[in-house]
Amino acid sequence: MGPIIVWFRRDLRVDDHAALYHATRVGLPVVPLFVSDTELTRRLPPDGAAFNFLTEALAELRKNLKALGGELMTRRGKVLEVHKTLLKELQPQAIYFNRDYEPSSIEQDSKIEELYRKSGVEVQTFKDTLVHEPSEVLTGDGKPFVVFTPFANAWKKLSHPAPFGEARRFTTAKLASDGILGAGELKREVSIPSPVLPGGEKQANRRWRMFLSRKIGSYATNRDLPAVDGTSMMSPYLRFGCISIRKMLEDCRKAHQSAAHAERASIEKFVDELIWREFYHSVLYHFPRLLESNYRREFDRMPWKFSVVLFNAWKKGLTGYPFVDAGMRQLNQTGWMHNRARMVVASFLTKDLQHDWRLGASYFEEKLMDIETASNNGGWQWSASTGVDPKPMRIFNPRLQSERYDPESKYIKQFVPELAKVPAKFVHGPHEMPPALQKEIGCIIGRQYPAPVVDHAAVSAEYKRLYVAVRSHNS
DNA sequence: TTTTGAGTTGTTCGA
DNA sequence: GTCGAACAACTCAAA
Repeated sequence: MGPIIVWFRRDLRVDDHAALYHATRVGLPVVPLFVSDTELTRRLPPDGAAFNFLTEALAELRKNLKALGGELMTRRGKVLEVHKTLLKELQPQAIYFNRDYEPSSIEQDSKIEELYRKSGVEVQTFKDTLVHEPSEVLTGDGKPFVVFTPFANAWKKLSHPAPFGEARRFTTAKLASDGILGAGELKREVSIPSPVLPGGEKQANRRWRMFLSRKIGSYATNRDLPAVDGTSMMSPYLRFGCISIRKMLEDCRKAHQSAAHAERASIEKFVDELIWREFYHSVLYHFPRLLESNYRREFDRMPWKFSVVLFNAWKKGLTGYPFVDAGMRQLNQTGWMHNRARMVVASFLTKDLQHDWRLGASYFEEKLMDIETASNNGGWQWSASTGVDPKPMRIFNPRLQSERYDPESKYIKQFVPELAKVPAKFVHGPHEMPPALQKEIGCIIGRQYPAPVVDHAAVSAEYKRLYVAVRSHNS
C-alpha cells in the first residue's frame, strides 16, 4: 500500500491540523510535503519579512514532524509538475490537504485534485483555516453576506467545530533521495533587522498564551493604541497556520466563562476580529473580482491621481504627517504595522493623496509579514470607501488620529526619531514649530523632517467633491 | 413586496 | 476638554 501525502501550504503546524490529524489515524505511512513554489510563496519577496517568517515556520514544522516520527519532504518546482512526479515516485494511496479559499488557490487545487483522482488516488480536503467556510455562512436566501454584523450574527449561531487535537505518531515512507531539499535550502539571505515576531508553532503558542493571560482582558481599549503592546499580534501566525483557529476560539470561550464582566466585552471584541477575518475570506470567495476591481462599481469612474513623488513619500514615511510616517516606517522596518496605523495610512493614501487603493494594497503585499490577501483587500477597499462597508464616506483626519491614539507620541518618536526632541505641543504638527525652536532642537522642517506634503483640509474637501460626483453619476 | 432599522474602527461643531 | 448631535443620507438584511 502506498503512503498518504499530507500537503502543507498555509498550515505550518502539527497540532490540531485537520489533514495531518486524519492522515495519521489511517495507519499508513505518511509523507508530509511542502512545495516551495506555491501560490503562497510565489508572491513573497525573498528579502521580505514574510519570507523570513515562513522559513522559520518551516524549519520548526520539520522539527515537529520529526518528533512525531516523520520526515518533511520539501520540493521546489511548479506545483502541478511536482505532484505529477510524486504520483509516479510514491504511488500514494491518498493525498490529504486543508482547503484554501483564495481565487488562485482554488483554481490550482482543483487541478491537483483532478490529477490524483484520474489516477485513482483518493483525495481528501479539509476545513482548517476557518471556523466556518464561506459556503456555510449565508443569508436566508442562500446568498453571501456583504455586511459584517448580519454575517457575524449568522456565524455565531453556527456550532463551532471542536479542536481535533494531536496527530498520532507516524512513519514516513522511504523517499527517493533525488530532488529533496535539505532544511537549509529554502533559507535565503534576509536583511530584516530583528523580526518582531519569530515564525513557528512554538512562538505562536507562546505569544497566544501571553495574550490570553495578560492582554485580552483589556483588548477593547488597548488595541487602538500603537504605543501599547495591546493587540494579539497573531496575524502572521494565522496567516501561515502556526496555530489552530479552532483552538484559539475555544481558548477565548473558556476565558470568557471565567472572566470578570469588564473583561468579557474585550474578549468578545477580540472574537469579532477573528470573525472579520472570516468575513473578508467569505467576501473574496464569493466576489473574486474584488482582487482587481471596486465592489462599488461607480468607483470605476473615480479619477485617482498618481504622483511618483507623493507615492514615494507615503511609502518611505516622509509625508510630514508624523503618525502616517510612523506607521509606514514601522512597516518598512519590521514587516508589521499596528492596525490603527494601517487604517490611518490607508485613509491618507486614498483620501488625502487620492491614490488608487490598489497601489497601497500591493505595497502591503510586498511588505507585510502577515499579508492575507482577503483581509488586505477588504481593508483597503474599506479605507477607499469602495468596498462592502455600507457606511457613507469616511475620511480620517491624520492629525486628530495622531492626538487621539498616540497622545504621548511614544509611537511617533519610536519610529520617527528625528522628532525625538520636538515638544509635546508640536509633535503632531511639527511644521508649526517656530523657526527658532526648529533650529534649537536641530529639527528644521524641510530638512530633517518634511513639511506636510498636502494640506488635509484642502484635499479632503476636494475628495468630498469627487466622491459626490462619482456617486451621483450612478443614478 | 414593502417597510424598517441598523450599520467596526469618523469628524466637526457648538454648548 | 468633554459631550451629544448633526453630518450625509446610502445599503441591505430581515421582518
